[in-house]
Amino acid sequence: MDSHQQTRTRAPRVTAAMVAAKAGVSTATVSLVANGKTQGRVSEENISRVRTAIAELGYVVDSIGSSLARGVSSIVILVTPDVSNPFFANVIAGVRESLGAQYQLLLSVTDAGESPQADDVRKLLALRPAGLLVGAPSAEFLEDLSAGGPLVLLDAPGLDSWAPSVNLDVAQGARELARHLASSGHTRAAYVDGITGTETFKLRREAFLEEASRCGLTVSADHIISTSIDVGEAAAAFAEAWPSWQREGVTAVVCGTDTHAYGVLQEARVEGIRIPEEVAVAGFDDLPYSATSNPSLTSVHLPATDLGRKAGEQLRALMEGLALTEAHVTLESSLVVRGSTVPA
Amino acid sequence: MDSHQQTRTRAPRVTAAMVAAKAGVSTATVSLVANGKTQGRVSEENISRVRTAIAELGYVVDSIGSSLARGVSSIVILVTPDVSNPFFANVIAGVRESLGAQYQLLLSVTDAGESPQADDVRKLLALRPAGLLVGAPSAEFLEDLSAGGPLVLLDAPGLDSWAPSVNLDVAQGARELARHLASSGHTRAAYVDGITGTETFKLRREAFLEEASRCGLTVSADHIISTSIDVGEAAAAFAEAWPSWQREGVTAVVCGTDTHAYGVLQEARVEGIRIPEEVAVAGFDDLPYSATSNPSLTSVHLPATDLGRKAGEQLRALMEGLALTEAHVTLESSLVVRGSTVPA
DNA sequence: CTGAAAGCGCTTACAG
DNA sequence: CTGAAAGCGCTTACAG
Repeated sequence: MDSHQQTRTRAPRVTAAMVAAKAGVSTATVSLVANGKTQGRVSEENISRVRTAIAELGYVVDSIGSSLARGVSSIVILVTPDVSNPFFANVIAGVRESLGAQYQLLLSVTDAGESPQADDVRKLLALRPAGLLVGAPSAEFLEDLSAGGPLVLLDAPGLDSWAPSVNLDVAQGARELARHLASSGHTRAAYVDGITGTETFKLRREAFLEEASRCGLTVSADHIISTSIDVGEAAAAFAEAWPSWQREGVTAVVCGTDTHAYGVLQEARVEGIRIPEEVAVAGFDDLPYSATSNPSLTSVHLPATDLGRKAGEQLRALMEGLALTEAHVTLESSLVVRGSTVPA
Repeated sequence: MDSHQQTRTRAPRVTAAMVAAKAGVSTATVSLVANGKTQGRVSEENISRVRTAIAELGYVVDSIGSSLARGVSSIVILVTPDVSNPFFANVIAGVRESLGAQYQLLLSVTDAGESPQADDVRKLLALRPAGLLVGAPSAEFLEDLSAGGPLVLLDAPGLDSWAPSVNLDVAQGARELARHLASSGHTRAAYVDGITGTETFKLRREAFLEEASRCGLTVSADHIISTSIDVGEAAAAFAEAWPSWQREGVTAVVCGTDTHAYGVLQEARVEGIRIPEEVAVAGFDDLPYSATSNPSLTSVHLPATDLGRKAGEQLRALMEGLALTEAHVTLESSLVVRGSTVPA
């Protein structure tokens, strides 16, 4: 059994030359048939001979050879800053859906929350991707990327000048959230931010803070903290900050992501802090679990699947050489109010 | 600005020939230096000339050309049946961690819960991956894959004869769960299974059922249902089944994944069914959210990150031509008891 | 409609 | 230590 494993040998590769020999044609003809470019260039006779040979030998065009000849591969690279955030699972599903089967999706992820570096970019580009999808990028990253081909940005507010983009209007939901809290009677709130400097986090925070101050909800500078996107870290950070926040009259905590909010909920449970009576909690993303958390979590809903789907569509158009009718698309966000901000 | 986007041109590719010309050497020498194979084959003089030229031109070995010449790419493909399950985010993180920077991780996902087909396999193999990591595969899939090179299976119970593997001992946790419920006084339970025919689901179910019957916890055949791994679908399935289950004395519901369990929790809340008083609920996976759900969820903890990390290590050894000291590794699972099965 | 040939960028015996 | 050359598998003008 072990020898079965150790001696795994690659089956002899079936090449276009083998198909050509079997069908009695040239490799040029095999290539034409395999790629469906026979229109007025290959006789019916030869088409069927080649098809038969392909089927019998189980031939598949080698993508390495093909990529080298064409100058581009069939790989689409999706660069995301953080796969561990379940938000991305939905983005990925959307991308796959719209990209179709002819492109291979390569997920490139950096370590949790870190932005990819210039060196990573080069390695990605060395794969000769057919297209690039970049989520929540930094401006430097885009600078490094400047040499690329088809490129679509996802969730890249303020970076529209670099490339076509699909964005989320997080500000709208953030403002709704501020108004919701203010109208629920809160006058002092704290903010738990993501630690990565991604634009969307900044936008969420700034839109919230601006609208908050407009409606009489105060968030003082030392009531803003940040942690990585991790339940445990958020819990710890909240644990440390809460005593003084409470002393200083904070009655609402807004988190940059639902994951941060789960940490706050967890710590609150451990410490016996009542939610929403003692402190209201809200997040961004509206992850699937926010409906079942304890209590259920008020959150700004972001359409992750749509984001991925639309970005895939745009990229596909670009890769096919089409002009985009709309280079910049914005998807709406909206507040979902649940038990963490409203007493049952 | 739009024209900036439309006219994006690929920067002229820097080739080994350009580096060679600049350094005054042959491309063979450039290749040797770029790949660090200079040991006793290139003079110090030439090494530094080439290094300088590489740095000045920003040369990166083209992975397509390189792959074609070597016969294998630097891509590692991770085939997973379902990215939307957050469990995989951790598996992926573990794989990335142990695989290192020299391999590119390509995530290949099929549509939710569907097994990849023979045709998909061929497309994957056409990329000439350096290695393959296959999660929760079916036997047919492995059959199709038989031609491959380095391969490690993840979470593939019962398929050890195909390739080296890293498995989870889910049975152990499943038995613990059965004993926990029986000792809490339950005598009738129902089971909500995953709809995909993956071995791990079968193993979870069978180990649970076996131990349950051993300790006097009855699970009749018509109290076993299955849905896809989706909160909403699980909720709907539970909603439909619960009235008769309740009538027939069921007081505990065990779910094949935590995601299924979230659906049950959600429906229970909607219907005002008290948990754990009226019905106890438990799952498998121990996702991060299970600690904060309402109520918190009793679950069989599975070490996702370790699974990915260990599988990456094994594959790496294989790709480097090393023999594995242990071809089959099993990681332990354990029950985490929380509020969904024990009254506060 | 068809095939011989060049070329994509690189690696690796091989001869020197 | 070095470079000319063959070859990886495919695609695409090009000549017929």
